[in-house]
Amino acid sequence: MKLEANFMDFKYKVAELLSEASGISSSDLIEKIEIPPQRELGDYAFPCFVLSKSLRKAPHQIAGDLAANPILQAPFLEKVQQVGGYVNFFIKKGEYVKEVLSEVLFEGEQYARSSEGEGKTVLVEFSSPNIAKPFHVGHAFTTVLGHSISRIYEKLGYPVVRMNHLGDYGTQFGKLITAFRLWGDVDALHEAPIKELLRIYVKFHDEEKKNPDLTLRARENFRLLESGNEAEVNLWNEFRELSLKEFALIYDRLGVRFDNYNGESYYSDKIPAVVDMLNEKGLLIESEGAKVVMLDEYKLPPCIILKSDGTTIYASRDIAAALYRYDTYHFHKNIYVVGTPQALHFRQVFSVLDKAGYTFSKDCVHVGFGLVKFADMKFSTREGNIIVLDDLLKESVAKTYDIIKANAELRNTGMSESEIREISEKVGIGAVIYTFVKSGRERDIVFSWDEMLDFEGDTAPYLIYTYARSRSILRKAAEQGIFPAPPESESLLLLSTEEEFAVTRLIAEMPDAIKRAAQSYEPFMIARQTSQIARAFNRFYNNTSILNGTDLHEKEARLALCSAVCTSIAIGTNLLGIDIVERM
RNA sequence: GGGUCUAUAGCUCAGUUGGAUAGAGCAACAGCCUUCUAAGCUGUGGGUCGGAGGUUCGAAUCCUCCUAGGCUCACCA
Repeated sequence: MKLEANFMDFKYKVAELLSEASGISSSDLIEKIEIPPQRELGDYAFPCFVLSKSLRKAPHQIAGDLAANPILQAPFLEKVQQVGGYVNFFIKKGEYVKEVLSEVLFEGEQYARSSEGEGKTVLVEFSSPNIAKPFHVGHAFTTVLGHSISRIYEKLGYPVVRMNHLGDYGTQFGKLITAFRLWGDVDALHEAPIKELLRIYVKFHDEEKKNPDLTLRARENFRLLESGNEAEVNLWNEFRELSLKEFALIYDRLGVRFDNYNGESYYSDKIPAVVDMLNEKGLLIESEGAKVVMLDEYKLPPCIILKSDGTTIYASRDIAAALYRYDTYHFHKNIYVVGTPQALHFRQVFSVLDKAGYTFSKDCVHVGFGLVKFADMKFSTREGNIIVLDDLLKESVAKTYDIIKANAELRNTGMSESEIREISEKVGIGAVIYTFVKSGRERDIVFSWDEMLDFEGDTAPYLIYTYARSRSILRKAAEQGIFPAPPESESLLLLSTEEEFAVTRLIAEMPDAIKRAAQSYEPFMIARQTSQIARAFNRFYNNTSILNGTDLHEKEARLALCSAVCTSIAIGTNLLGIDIVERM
């Protein structure tokens, strides 16, 4: 495999030197080379413990011999040192910075892009809210994660298809139709569709307890809907369209879009073929009145395909959907961003596909995520103790607005009202998004207003602020006619302080962070990398005056660093689904 | 009970696939704005990596057992 980026050459070069000195292949060595925990210990290190057996020498002795070997005295190295069982390599910082920044300045927003995914279609199913139900913070988790994972795979060159598997089918629609005919208000429905639908849905459940006849009517209405009766289908369609319209408002604010909204209803007519297929392959077994596929060889409980009343169930729908998707897209990967409570369900579905002989089952991935919950209780639509995403965004944007307004007065920035509103929207929403991608996805999130609306430290506003600050310097410099040093400029060699080097090294690690994020479906790895870049830059910013120096070349070099930082933060935040702003 | 995930600073989390003195952010305390945006920066304190064994040069990381908790285990999705 060819190493893509230039700066990787440094690690590669170190491996080559070591290979020459030790006789071990450089591809084996490159795996072992690591970055020391402390700055004073150098930029790369090679632990010699593994060699001590074959060479029959103590690790520190091997390290000493290697460090003294003249082969390792390369021009790009400042020094090579033995510490304990390690050989530590010190890179000439200016050279390193020049090479990395040249790459970033040259590539711009294309930096860290890869073509590894060319022609390999990746499907990402995410968000998937239920029609007629409020969009709460739990839905935000899958939406934010799925959006980010989609962008990450696109960055690596994969064609991505975003799928919103809407919960738009099932017996609850029989209830909704019944309820709407009894108590529905057409004006209210158009005014605020989900609010009205939820109102009659809750009322239905209350009335149902007193009047069992409602249950029968709901069941009958669902039967009519399923058999394609016009009146019921039209009503269902209207509920669906109006709900989608309302969801679209949220998706627009989050910058999320989908390639299709094929929900459960879309796949329902494809289920009979699945049942036939399983039957023909002799996998369908009658058990306790239901039709199931036994999965003992996978050490899983049986998967129900048909209920004892002959109707379908979500497993059969997911199997039908997977088959349809493979036929349609011949996907390289089929990703489901769905909560971890459904882990078993997906293992069963993938196993049924495997048992039926579909080898693409190994390309199906369930990307689970934790629960969003309060400190003391669970979210529950029925109990009404949910937080609607809209309210959360509103709070966050309002708080951001206050801060920016205050800053605008304090600093006399002359920002217009509309500009302040625009910036608040982006920063406020970014803050909410960030809370979902700042740590490992499988962790539960204990919802707290304080934490959601904390704009200091490791947060989106911090990242955006750092970007805006850096942009501000670049603007000021441009006014003075000073511009960042171009790629390959000798001026870049002047950036050799610890702080400048630290920022650069973190920028250099970004492509690797993106790859690891893709492999593990963990956007937080990008969040962390971006946050580290911002922190390192702020340290530099605080201790170094960028524009007040005396040497023009030095100013240009530092501006180049500002520019590379902006590019990196822009790339990182974009992959998380967060917008940046030029001023704040 | 079976499966599965988790347990790291007061709180929220990382820990690069087994490496050097376990790191960030909040919170606490002490500092830094006549200088490029203080949503920032610097410093201090804070740890039995849930517990006990084991594997080896070396373990927060791998294995076994134990403890506590989350999720889940056939006709909801």
